Amino acid sequence: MATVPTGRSRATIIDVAQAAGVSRQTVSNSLKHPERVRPDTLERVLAEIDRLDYTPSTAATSLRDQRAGAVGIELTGLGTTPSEALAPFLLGLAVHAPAHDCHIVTFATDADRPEPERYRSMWRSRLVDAFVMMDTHPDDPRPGWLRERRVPFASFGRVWDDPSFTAWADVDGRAGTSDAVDHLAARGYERIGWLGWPDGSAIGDERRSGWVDALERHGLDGPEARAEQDLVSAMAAAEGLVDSVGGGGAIVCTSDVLALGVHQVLLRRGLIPGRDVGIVGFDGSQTARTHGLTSVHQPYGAIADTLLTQVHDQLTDDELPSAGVMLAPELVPDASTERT
Amino acid sequence: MATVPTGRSRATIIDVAQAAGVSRQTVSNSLKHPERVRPDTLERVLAEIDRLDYTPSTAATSLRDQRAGAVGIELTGLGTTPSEALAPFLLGLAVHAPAHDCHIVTFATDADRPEPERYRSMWRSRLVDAFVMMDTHPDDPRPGWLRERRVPFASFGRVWDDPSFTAWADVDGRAGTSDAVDHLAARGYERIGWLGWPDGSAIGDERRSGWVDALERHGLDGPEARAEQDLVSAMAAAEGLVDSVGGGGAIVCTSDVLALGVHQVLLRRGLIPGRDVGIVGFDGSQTARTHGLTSVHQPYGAIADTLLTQVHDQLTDDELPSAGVMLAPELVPDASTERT
DNA sequence: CTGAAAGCGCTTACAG
DNA sequence: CTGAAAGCGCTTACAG
Repeated sequence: MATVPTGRSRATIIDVAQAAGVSRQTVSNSLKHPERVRPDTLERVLAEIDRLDYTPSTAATSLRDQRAGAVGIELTGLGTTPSEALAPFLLGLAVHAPAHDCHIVTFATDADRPEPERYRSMWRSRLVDAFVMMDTHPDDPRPGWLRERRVPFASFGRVWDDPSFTAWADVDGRAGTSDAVDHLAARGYERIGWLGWPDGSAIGDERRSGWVDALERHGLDGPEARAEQDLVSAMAAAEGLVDSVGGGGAIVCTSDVLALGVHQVLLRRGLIPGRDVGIVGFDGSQTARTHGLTSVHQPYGAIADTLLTQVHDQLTDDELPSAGVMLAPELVPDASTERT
Repeated sequence: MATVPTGRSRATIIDVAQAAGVSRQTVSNSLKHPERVRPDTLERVLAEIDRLDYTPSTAATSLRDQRAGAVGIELTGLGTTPSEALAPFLLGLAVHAPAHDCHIVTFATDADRPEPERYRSMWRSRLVDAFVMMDTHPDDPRPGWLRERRVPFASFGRVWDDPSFTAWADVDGRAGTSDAVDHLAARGYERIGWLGWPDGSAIGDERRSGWVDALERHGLDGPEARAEQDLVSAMAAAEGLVDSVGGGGAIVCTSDVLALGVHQVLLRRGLIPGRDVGIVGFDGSQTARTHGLTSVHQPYGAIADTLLTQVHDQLTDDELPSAGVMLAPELVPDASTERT
């Protein structure tokens, strides 16, 4: 009778077979096809599996099944500064991976711009069956490289360069800012302005359109201003905009950083965000939480889950999803839209 | 003559052997023991390896070598809010992993507190050879669980519960705040105060001691105040402290959030951070970057590299490092300590 | 219902 | 210097 292995050694299928007095394949059947095993045998085998704390070796099953059971994700970021979305998105992937029968392998380079080299080595060595990608940008070489080689992958964010690519999930920015306007109107803010990025960014334009739509729906009209994605630029633009909407007005912003700019301007003027002027940001970042900014939160868990599904389907059916998936973000109220 | 594989199929050692007209083991030798192969043969084999884009299969080598070549890391966080250190630390791990001949596998639960269950399943299935851990806390069940089973791991942050455990790397908080005082003194700030957490936190006390030391070294004296780790508490505490240090003074803080509290109070009073009152935060977080706060940055890359070394040594020598490693953080100046 | 065999891809002693 | 063999742990047809 085998004893419980101690230290670092881990039980193999042979240990279980010997302990239960059956052959290896009966152990395997007990796990994969229990109906093929006589009940009393099954019970005995499962008891030993439990006692020996046995799980099939990943390396062996992955060699045998010709699949790694892993999805790779590149950790992108400008040098040492990762994108704010990285951590919550990774957390979403890691939480949902077991339900998709896979695990998540990370990789990164210290290169400034993403390039396909590491994808190549991960793929060549069969470390992963597929990839999940974020932060794609115009002229990103990665999607094309992967598609040429028919490597399965899915993208957080549309691949704007390639409309025929449908394995993506993205956040419906239009719905998010539209919700923001509804929220502000419901709370009784009068004039609802817009602080956005300069025209021409796909994401920024989409988010602005939600504000336009909702304003029209409510029969309202509102001032707008533009700023780059940094605090100094945001504060400069916010000055005039705060004057325009005035006390009892509110401002919807393309991002939390822009929203923070509005917040800082109010603070400097001795005004109280929420009570005097409402603010809604976008992304649900740490910045929003820290400053009590109402923000449109990205549904990271749902995005991760969708992408893993799309990747799994490609692995199974060998074809792309029929269409990308737009997910509704969620407005999370905080102090910056409290009027009391 | 074999052709380049297309689509998803990837070359195996047999493809290379056939293409080069040698046996499998000669291919393997060409990679692992090139000196055993005759030069002209070697050249021919390497050419085919290159042409076919061949790399040994991870699953096969890992089965054969009885090592996964992977290190697991749990993504911790309070529900959906990951710690700010998570992303840069993971990036550090991913960047340094190849130099340690391994890759990084992530996992997570949606449980509030970390528990050993997922460590158990990762370990049982031999998916990883070792773990790296962060955010350990008093009564954390994970280090004990791993040590009992002699599972190799290393911790970002000392395991305070278990001083005999030496596989850790941590940031020298004392050195960091001491540097902060030096930096402020060099820039000519007069009174240098302290805004810290309440007494009793190991990290907070250590950081404060660096301020005490440096003040003494400079023959200075300074006021101090305490606040919890949130913006509201920080702003409340900062009010009095700003009065105490006055114009031309400066404040060293236990964290970037506390530093932000000081920053916001200055803003509200119409004072300019840096010019009127200096501020130094700690952690080098996104918050610090956004607000132009000088901060003591954690050396995430060096921490990751150290932990991977410690884990690798345990795998090789089967014993713990002789001592933990304290790494010096780096003060990164920004607008909040510019006097212009 | 259960067992013996083949094979996933690789590497390292071991012969030639 | 090169080749045939064994074995890492597993699973799935295939016989009994």
